[in-house]
Amino acid sequence: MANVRTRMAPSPTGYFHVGSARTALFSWLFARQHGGEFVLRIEDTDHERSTQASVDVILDSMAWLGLDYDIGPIYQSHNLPRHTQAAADLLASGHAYRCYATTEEIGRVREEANARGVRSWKYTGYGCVIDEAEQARRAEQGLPSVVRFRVPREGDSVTFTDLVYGDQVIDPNEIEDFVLLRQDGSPLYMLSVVCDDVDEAITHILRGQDHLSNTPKQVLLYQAMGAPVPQFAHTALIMAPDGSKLSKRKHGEVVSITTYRDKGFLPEAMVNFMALVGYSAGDGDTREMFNRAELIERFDIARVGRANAKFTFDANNPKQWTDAKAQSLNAEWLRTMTLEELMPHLRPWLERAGLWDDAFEGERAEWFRATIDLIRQRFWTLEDFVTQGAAYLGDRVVFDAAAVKKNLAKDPRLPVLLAGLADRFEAAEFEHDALEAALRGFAEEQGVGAGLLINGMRTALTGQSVGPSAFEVCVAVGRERTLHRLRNLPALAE
RNA sequence: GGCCCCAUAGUCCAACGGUUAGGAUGCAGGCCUUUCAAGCCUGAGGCACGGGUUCAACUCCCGUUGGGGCUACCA
Repeated sequence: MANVRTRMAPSPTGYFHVGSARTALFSWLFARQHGGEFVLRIEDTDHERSTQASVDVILDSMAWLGLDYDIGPIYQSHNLPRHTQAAADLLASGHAYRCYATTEEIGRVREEANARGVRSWKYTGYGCVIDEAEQARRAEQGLPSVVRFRVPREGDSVTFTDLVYGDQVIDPNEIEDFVLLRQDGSPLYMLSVVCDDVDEAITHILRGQDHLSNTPKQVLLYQAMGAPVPQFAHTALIMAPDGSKLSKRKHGEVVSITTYRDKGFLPEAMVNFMALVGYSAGDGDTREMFNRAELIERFDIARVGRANAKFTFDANNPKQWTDAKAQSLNAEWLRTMTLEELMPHLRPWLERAGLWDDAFEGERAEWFRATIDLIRQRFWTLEDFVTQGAAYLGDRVVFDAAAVKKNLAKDPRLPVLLAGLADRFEAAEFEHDALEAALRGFAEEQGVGAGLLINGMRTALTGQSVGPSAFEVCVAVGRERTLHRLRNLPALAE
């Protein structure tokens, strides 16, 4: 397909919605796989809500996800003169007209119609609210008016083919003569998007299914403007667990892309997850992990689902703050991506936590890589490296209360035993098998189970009750810190 | 209310006229073992309902029910 150009047109409302991010991803994938271009347009015409900070959230989110654009960001507010000019042109060509009926008058007529049992009343032009004479009188007086699009009522059905939902046929009588320009002369969304999409030569519009019903109006506008109608592809929506619309106001941080970044998600995992919601490669292929390049290669707009999907999360359970599958996918990416790919994501976290040491790239590089590779097997987010991981990478051990209770406070002999163990370790070669032999020998001498010492040691060294093999932990933590921590247990308050 | 869209396990996706309806996630159990939000194995759990069409329907058609969207001088 030649000259493909897609766009993402978010409005800066203070956060970047996961649903928007997903359609952005699909638009980006579509452009990339066709060798086309991807445009970012900021729909900032609502001055009340638009701020630079809001715009930055969008730009940062796009950058984090790795969705680069070839054109933009274009600010829709800059195109205002063009939009009003378009309305003037439509007025001149007879595709639009000034309407002097007030909102109140229209509302009244609408209610009366409903009361009379009219099934769906629509504003369809002069005469349906105020007659021609009244219209002319108000025009003469220079009373305020809006500009409405004249929906062709005699013509055929409005038709277009949606790449996801298929052929659409709409009776024009279902479409009201919608407003193009407000009383104050400012353009409305319906006019602005079409103008911009025409001017930017967008060939394929991928967007949320909530726009499907508006598309016929836009098709009419393209035709009236004498512009080619682009291809449309509407994608199903992401809903909340209860099936309602996923919104920041109702559902909080889980809807915002930056939350995932700030909670230690990998952008690769987030992209992968968003692609999996409402989409599948099919062909009986059960594989689920894909990087961006693979998605570009395999993505097929026709296979995007038509049914809304639900996010599963529980605001009251920290472990389920977002969709469980998203979390598990992130964990899988975390432990399977190459260390070279992981490091650029990890380093900023370590630096912010004061855990970074330049020696990690120098004389301690080998140890560092081995330790990261060891601990990431049980980690779920980048954040885990600076919480649980701190005991391995730095000198600070954060003790988990439950772990202390379970493994250290349960036996009053442990402080003495672990100190004794430290003496044995001091005399032993500091290496996995030798440490294990030393510990088992010591346990036997003392007449205690090896497990008591092993679990106590794990918590003494890491503050956790879970983790890698305890002797691997010793090696990772190193001789000095291991001996020190075994001899200096935390206060065992209970 | 009107118009439009959708409907496979709790959730996300496969199967598209003939399969014991498959995978992932989550859940339960087991193994490993010194631990586990790790790994391996096992298990429970689904075609919304009713009519057609057909030798045969998850798959096609119609209806019902349920869910969603749009219906603004919001985007």
